[in-house]
Amino acid sequence: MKMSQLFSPTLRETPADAEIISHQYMLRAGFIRKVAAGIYTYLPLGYRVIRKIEQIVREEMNKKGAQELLMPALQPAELWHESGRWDIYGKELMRLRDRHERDFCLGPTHEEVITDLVKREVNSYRQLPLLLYQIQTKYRDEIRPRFGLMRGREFIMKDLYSFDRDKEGLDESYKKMYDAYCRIFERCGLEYRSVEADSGAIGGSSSHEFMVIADSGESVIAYCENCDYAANVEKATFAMKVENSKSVLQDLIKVETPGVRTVAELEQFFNLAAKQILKTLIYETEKGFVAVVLRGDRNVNEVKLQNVLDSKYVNLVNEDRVKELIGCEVGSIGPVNLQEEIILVADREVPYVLNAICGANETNRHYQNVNYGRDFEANIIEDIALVEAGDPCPKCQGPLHITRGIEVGHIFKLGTKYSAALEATFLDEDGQARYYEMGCYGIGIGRTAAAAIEQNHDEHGIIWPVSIAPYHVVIIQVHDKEEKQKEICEELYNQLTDNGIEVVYDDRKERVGVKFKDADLIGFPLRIVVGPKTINDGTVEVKIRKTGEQLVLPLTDVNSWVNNYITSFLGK
RNA sequence: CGGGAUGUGGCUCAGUUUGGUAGAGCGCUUCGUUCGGGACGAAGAGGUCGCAGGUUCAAAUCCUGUCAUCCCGACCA
Repeated sequence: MKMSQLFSPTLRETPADAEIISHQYMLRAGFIRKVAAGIYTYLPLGYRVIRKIEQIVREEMNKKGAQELLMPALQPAELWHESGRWDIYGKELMRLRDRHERDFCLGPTHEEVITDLVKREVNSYRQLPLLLYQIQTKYRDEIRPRFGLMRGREFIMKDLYSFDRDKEGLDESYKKMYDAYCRIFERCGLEYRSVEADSGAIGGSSSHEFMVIADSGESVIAYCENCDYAANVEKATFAMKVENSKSVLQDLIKVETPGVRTVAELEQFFNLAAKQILKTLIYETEKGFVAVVLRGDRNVNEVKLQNVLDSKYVNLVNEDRVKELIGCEVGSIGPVNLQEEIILVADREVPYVLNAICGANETNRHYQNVNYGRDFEANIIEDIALVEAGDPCPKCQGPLHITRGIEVGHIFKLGTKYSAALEATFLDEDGQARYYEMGCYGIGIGRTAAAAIEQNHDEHGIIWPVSIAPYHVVIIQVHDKEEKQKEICEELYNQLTDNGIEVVYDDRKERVGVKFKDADLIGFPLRIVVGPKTINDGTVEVKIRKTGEQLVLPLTDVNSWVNNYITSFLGK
């Protein structure tokens, strides 16, 4: 490809509406252009990256015996009614009507379509296991699309669905996909981590997310350095440190606490640590109002809370409504003598806090020496606390660390949730109809590209891993009018291209500085410079974008050197 | 949906407070000089100031409405 012909409009300045590096560089380097919020055109360079990632995904899926198909983006409402998700999915589902006023949606995911297909076309255990996948454009009317390809309303995703006869089969399929995902992200040159995850709205039992470690990530993960434990903080738990306190239970007393509201103020007022204080928050949920009690040094993990309550939502009640409901300021709520109709959920640490401080449900009054079991009891005791850095690992007690990550892949064991909803069955050896044990496995293709940039860039631009770079090499002709340089460039271009190397020849009538800047910005892994030295002593400069290393090679060696370098990164 | 902000040439932005002939830099076109890290000079092209109303002799500027975009939060296979 000649740079003079390549449609990759680069920008000198950073567009104002791009916040994070990957978005900025994709725009500046001419990879994408925005059409509407969260909707983008992939320009030639951007699309090449997308296709590279897709190809890696394809190869690894196929290796595991999966078969590619393509389902429609446009889906009839009936299927979604059958699974019950037409009503549940909410505003995120892009809905539309055809000319006959029939309801449709643009698929955010394809469990319904695939399950319906398999239900119709597969009927025997002999045809299982079945692994089917597609690489498709998905639609989600995100509340807030942002960060370019990171969170779009239209985006490309690989989704695979596994159908097995039993739990053991599902475990095997899940393991296959887990392994394939590891290979994929390794091949993409990403530093990633697989973490235990909450299965969210899609449902199901076991679930892992594949996170690319990056500060700009929207997910937060906890991991242990001593062992392999790692989990999304939504899911992460920690070992409870039970202190064998010899404290004697003291008498409950009510104390005037004028103006004392926050845990920090209580610590001061009573000269006690936050973990000696119990704080109480009021949530509105599907099950009614819920009071959540936990240690003063803890925060609520709303995902855990939602799961414990089996509620579709949990919303913190605002201060004014709390006053109406409890009759006191939010700073003085407590679990003792709370109204019967409020469900009391205590974090599992709460029973171990002896002689605690808590609100007295009267403004400016608190109880001292509160003890679980004697002074109050909860309807539910569960782990509902958010993990903090330094908490002990649930597996090995080592300290947990917290970091941010970009969720590029997510795998779920769905079990029979969808097969049961859609009555999708097969016959086993005994002629018994059984529901499929299903799994679903997604990879955000565009998001993976964005994550790669977040992890591989410098102040000059992108540093593509070879495996997903739009082109491997750029050849820069220093003097655009020099015929001899041009001849050498063209010869080199042909040699490399014949070897299967993907090359761009920058033949533009630009000063060399401009070419260097664009080469760095676009992020070609290798840059070959053909200039006066090439004419005089038959050498060219080869610069490795990643390391900045620059070598001078005889013209005759360039082809094989480049070939070796590139292929060393493409091992499959 | 709540809170905040912004819409002026392809890009970055000034001008709006105090209404009076629409600006700069970059990019683009042509010519010349340059030529190994985003050159310089000269001459050009390009804008219904997001859109619709209103106030006014006069609106980018004031008022009302509306749309879009971005940030924070809630949300999220």
